[in-house]
Amino acid sequence: MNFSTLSERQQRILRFIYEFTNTHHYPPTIREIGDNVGISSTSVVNYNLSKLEENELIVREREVSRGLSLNLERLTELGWLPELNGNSADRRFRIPILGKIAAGKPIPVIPSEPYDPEGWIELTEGMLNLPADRLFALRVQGNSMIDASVLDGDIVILHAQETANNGEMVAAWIEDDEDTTLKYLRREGNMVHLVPANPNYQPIVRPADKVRINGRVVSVIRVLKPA
Amino acid sequence: MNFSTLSERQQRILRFIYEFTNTHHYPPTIREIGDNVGISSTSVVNYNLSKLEENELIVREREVSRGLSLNLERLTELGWLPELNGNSADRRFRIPILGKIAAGKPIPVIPSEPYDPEGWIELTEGMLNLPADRLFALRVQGNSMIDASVLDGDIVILHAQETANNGEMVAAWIEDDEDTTLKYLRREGNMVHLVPANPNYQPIVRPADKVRINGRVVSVIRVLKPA
DNA sequence: CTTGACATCGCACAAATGTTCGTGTACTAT
DNA sequence: ATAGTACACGAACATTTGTGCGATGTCAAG
Repeated sequence: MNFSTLSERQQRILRFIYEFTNTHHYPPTIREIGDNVGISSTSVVNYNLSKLEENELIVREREVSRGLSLNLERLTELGWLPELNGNSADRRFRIPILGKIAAGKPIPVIPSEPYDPEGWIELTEGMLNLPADRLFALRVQGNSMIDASVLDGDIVILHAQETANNGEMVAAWIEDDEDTTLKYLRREGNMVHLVPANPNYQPIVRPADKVRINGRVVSVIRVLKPA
Repeated sequence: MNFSTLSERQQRILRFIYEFTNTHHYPPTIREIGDNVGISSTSVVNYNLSKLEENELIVREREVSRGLSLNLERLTELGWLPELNGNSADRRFRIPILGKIAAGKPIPVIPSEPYDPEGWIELTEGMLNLPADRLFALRVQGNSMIDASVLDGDIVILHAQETANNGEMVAAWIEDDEDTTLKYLRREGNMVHLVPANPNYQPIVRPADKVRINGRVVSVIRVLKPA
């Protein structure tokens, strides 16, 4: 048995099953295969699946919905799988979500080390145009920036930097309070104003040497739950 | 959330799903779960599955046979899967940014095909817990949802679906206007209200059959420029 | 030209499977 | 008691989904 034995359609079916299963965590139905491979008739899909089964490339369970799976072992032997994995090497990077902000937890300075992050997000390079190794993320707690459309629970991505321009949103460490918060930055003379985007909160004003900027917010991400 | 929160039955269900999936390479049906966990009624299984879903321990696809899978990432976090093969968390997916919304452009229905997207974003699976191939993204144009903290220029990630619950933010196609907009959904009788989150704009009210939902907003992403 | 294997199509059908609904029981809080 | 909540049951129902069958087109062998 050889892959050249397989028809174009059968190869596409294999490929589709692989991708579908990877994304859904369950196998596709005959109709889903048909739709995505360009076969209008379920019987034709079934026919081709039988062929694939004969070649032991897939395993089928009769009369079971979605009762099929790839024979990964066999496929690997035949050198088919590697071919699939080597895709898309577009530069992407992973950003760790380090913890929460605005609640008053210190955050590690530059987190190249795993800090038991609660997760991470991954972006393509083009989106932010910033060096990936200087980025980190925090989950926002509280409503102090609600007028800047940053909500409780949002994730902010920050670019680790010690300075920032007026008007930029930053995460800053306030020495006296032993606290890190998310605020707009404004410098006036020798004083630093950390101003919230919520009229209910007061700006924090401190001498410049008592405030340390951890990073500048470069992105905000929110995940909505179904209603 | 804690495992002690779970009833005996729910824990057994989890365990069964895990074992079944491992041996069969596809997830069990409601009835299969019931049989093996000792529940005679499908609705009871369904009930418990819903509970598990609320706790984000599993992911379910509505109206899809065997449409469930364990949230391995979450389970690992909770220390339930001590011996896991390592990188379940490695799964990442790319979401195409298809175009703009609220400006009045029709958007392609389900973009499995490359549509020359202006870019894409990539997320870890655990973040959204939705099938990657049903997700797409749009860039928001205009301020109609500003009170929902969705700004002009933001990127919204949508889950392609034809229906949605009241109160969810959706992208909807309005037949008469030949227009697609981003609004909150509210159904009242036979009418569909598409209500903006901005007092300056009026809700759009149409007969249900004149409105087609393209997808539900599951995430919002904003990229900030330096000041 | 005929024959027959091969691949395809569309459709109808039945089995598999998720969803919904009315009901019941136990336990808790008021 | 009374109301409320969480959990459970079973049956009816609506979709989803696999299977079977007749018909069509292609192509190489006889």
